[in-house]
Amino acid sequence: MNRALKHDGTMPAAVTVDLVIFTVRAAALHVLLIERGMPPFEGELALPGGYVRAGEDLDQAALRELAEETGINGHELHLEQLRTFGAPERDPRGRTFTVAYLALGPDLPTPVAGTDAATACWVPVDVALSSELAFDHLIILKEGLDRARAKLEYTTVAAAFCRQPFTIADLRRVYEVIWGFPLDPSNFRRKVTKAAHFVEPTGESRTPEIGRPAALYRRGSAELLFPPMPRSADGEHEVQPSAATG
Amino acid sequence: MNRALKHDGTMPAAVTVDLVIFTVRAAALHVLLIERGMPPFEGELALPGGYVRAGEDLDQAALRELAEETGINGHELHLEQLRTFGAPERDPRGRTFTVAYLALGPDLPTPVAGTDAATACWVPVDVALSSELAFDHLIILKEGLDRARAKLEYTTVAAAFCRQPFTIADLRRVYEVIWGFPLDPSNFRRKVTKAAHFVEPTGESRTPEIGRPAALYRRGSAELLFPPMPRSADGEHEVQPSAATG
DNA sequence: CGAATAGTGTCTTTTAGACAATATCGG
DNA sequence: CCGATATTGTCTAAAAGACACTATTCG
Repeated sequence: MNRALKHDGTMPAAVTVDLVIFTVRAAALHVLLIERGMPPFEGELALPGGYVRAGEDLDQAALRELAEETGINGHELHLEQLRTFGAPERDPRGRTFTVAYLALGPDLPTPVAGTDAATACWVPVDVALSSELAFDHLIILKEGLDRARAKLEYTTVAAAFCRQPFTIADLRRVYEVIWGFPLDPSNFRRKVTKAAHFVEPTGESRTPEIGRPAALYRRGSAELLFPPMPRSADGEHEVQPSAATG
Repeated sequence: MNRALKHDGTMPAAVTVDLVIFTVRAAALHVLLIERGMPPFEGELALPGGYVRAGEDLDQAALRELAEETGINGHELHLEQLRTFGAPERDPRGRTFTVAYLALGPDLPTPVAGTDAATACWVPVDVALSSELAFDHLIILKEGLDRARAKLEYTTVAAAFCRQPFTIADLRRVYEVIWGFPLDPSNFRRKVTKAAHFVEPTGESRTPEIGRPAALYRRGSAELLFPPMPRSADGEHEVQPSAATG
């Protein structure tokens, strides 16, 4: 920790990216965690991530780690910066800043073994939230969850969780799983189909194993959702406990 | 740029914080800029900021720079992380990551000379946006403006621009200046006073030079604004051009 | 009183919330 | 037909937008 301070105030430090990767599978929100293979925190669960390399931009580093850990082409996912964490003692090896990213994607096949990813697996977030994670990764996970929940309200990112084409019910289940309470199917449909460029009908439909066929849609061009999707004024009917912000 | 990559992937890098400090004065949004006193970009305008020190957390560093540059106790301001910028060539001196912060405060007295702040001054944002700024600071400024505009919609941060106690009209003028178009005084009042814990009446009032006295309010406890303050569906009546996101 | 700013009331349109009713599939 | 899911329609309540009107100060 006590590295020398250069005359100009510069302090050598390491910079990493860590990824909160969410997906919806089996009617639950899951996060990708790895089991650390080396100290510190060897054997503990952690968010995937790694050092930013010399010629690399932050987004590039995040995309590279994504590919290495999950074998996934990150360009198909929603990826955004969450926040940077830099508490002096957060890494016992020395001063390390980590730029946390939030990645959202459709039900990703069980993470194929990439470089370090042999031990990567999808964990339901409610399980992950009551686990011990390495470093300050539990805080990061909580912030990622809060951010994802908030972004569903006023953006169209929910569609990032759906493989295209998708049905309105698919999209609704994303909201229900992430917010933790049911939404009225009728009102939800009206809302989503009337918002400009949230979803575009393909004209096709898909017949489920049982029940009436559902019309299929693709993502529209809109990034922002207007008017926003209201999350009930008083969050009284929450079903799963919320994560507090750090 | 071509510093050696250590065996473990660690790359020594410098980490700075840069501040986008907004205030409302003279019916216009202003940002604090400094004139750089040393290379690189000597003599050019830049956002205030500096290196994160050895034992320091990121928020601490931001608060310290705030105090040094403006002589202001940052605990009275709204302060939040914006995003971290780390393009490999963004600083000609070598690999440098900067954690950008957004600070919002009431009309701050003209920045008193602190440490480096002799050359600090408030610049109207529309002027700053059409200036050349050092490093990637123009991008950072644009993102700060976008963030501030967006946050007025669904949070109560607008009150951070008002010295307490304030009138409803004071608060409305914050929205008008930052969004760039007028709001209906009547509907604005109804909205703000009915939203839970946005503002709390003090019971006092303030008589302007001319006109009816206005009731005074303080900030309430709410951080989020529900329902949100709607920014017109189609942003047709914009008055000043918006900044594109980088 | 008139100018100027603050604050209230009201009417219409839009959106949200609850929920009944109908449609279309596989057995 | 029945069970299950999708989709449409309807009614009510809440919120937004437009704007007329009243209130209180100073000079």
